[in-house]
Amino acid sequence: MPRVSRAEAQQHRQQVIDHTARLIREKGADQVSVPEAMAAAGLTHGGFYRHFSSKDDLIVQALRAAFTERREAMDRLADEASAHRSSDGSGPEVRSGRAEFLTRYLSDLHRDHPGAGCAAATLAADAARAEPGAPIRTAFTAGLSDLVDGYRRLDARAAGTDGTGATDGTAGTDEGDRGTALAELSTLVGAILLARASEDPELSREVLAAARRHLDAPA
Amino acid sequence: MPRVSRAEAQQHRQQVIDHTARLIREKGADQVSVPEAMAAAGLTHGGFYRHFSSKDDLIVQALRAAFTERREAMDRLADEASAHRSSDGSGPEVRSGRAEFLTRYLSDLHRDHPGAGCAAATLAADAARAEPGAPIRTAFTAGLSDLVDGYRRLDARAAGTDGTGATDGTAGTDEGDRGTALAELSTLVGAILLARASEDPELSREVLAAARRHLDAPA
DNA sequence: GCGTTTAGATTACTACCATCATCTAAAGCG
DNA sequence: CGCTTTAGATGATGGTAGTAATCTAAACGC
Repeated sequence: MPRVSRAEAQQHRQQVIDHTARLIREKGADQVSVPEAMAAAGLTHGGFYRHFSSKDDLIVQALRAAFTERREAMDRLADEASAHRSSDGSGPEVRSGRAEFLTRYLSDLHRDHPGAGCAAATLAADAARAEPGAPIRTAFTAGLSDLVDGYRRLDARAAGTDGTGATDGTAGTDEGDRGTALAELSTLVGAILLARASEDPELSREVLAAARRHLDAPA
Repeated sequence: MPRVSRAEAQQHRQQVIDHTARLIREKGADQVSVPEAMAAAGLTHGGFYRHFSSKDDLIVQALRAAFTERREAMDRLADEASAHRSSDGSGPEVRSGRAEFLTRYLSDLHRDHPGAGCAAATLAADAARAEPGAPIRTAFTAGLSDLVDGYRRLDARAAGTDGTGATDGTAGTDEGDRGTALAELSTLVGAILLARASEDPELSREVLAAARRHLDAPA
């Protein structure tokens, strides 16, 4: 049935993006077809080019949506942690945002549901394979930088800054923080990927536990 | 021109596997077609099923070849390091196998040549996306275990064992070594992936340097 | 040497892909 | 209300994929 209200059309478009954001994380950026993405939103492939200029266009928008979604979850965690801190006020917060984030990131739930998980982990290989300058690479890079900022805001171990003023990436804090965030994110991404790829459940569990221990240790 | 000597045929077969081992690391396991793999070895797609039972069969064999190649490089490094140690004999070896491995793994050269690089990094996502029990997953898991053993053998920081007796994975050393190896390999895999996916060369360099610093720190 | 085997080329088949042209009927707007 | 716009369905096109049948000539076994 053709022609739907503008609001409905916009909603359909968003649904296509959201379902694609899940599909590319589950199956890979190149493994999602236009008919499949449209069908996931309950549509046929016909109207696709009224919404997106190309398949790559959709993929990039879905990638951005996936990163945004995760960054928002991180910010929610950071806000909760700092809220607890100010309301409680006594010494170090009981549960830092970072610790909670590590627990969730390295959880069985995250491992077993890549479609709702970290796009940096699921799509790094796809971005890496794209040729230099490809939209998916620039989008991935932007998303990664965003995650790094979110992680630094989450990390309560550094000097008592609230982190809100450090989103520009250069000013506000020293380089050491950023390096630590990059290294620790690398560990997280590698661990969740290897855990997912391990057929042996014991090895899979072991990888997640080892990463957690490793990230808890240095201080 | 049909019919080639048995030796030539076997050589052709090996060339197909070797080129495919490179191609899947460069483009992803699902992005290499049968015609492409055969053409890379200078053949047409016609004779493919005389050599391989299916496309998946080739992919699995190529995956195994990639892991084997890397494990052998690690062993060569370990042998060189222990040779230096025994010939020199004075205190800690000047250049541990682990340090040299980290330098090479996190190098620009490795980042810029995924086709000759670590299969655990390039193909983790592909293995993770395969359904449980798929041959590519079991092959990846075996390859990963092999790398872990190789890494532990490389790591000279542990108690003065030569590591040669610990390839079975359970006996010989305690679990702590294995956990450290898993966590550090996670960091390496994550770092090289994020470095490759980063469009910004500065960020890319930063990721590799941060991982190196992170792995040098704890001791 | 000759008959059998077989590596590889050619060709074909089915299926799916991205993209586009066309059609429809309802939404939007006067 | 009537005209124009347009979201979405249908269908076509050109391309490529995996797999398989057929063909060929050279290597192999006797």
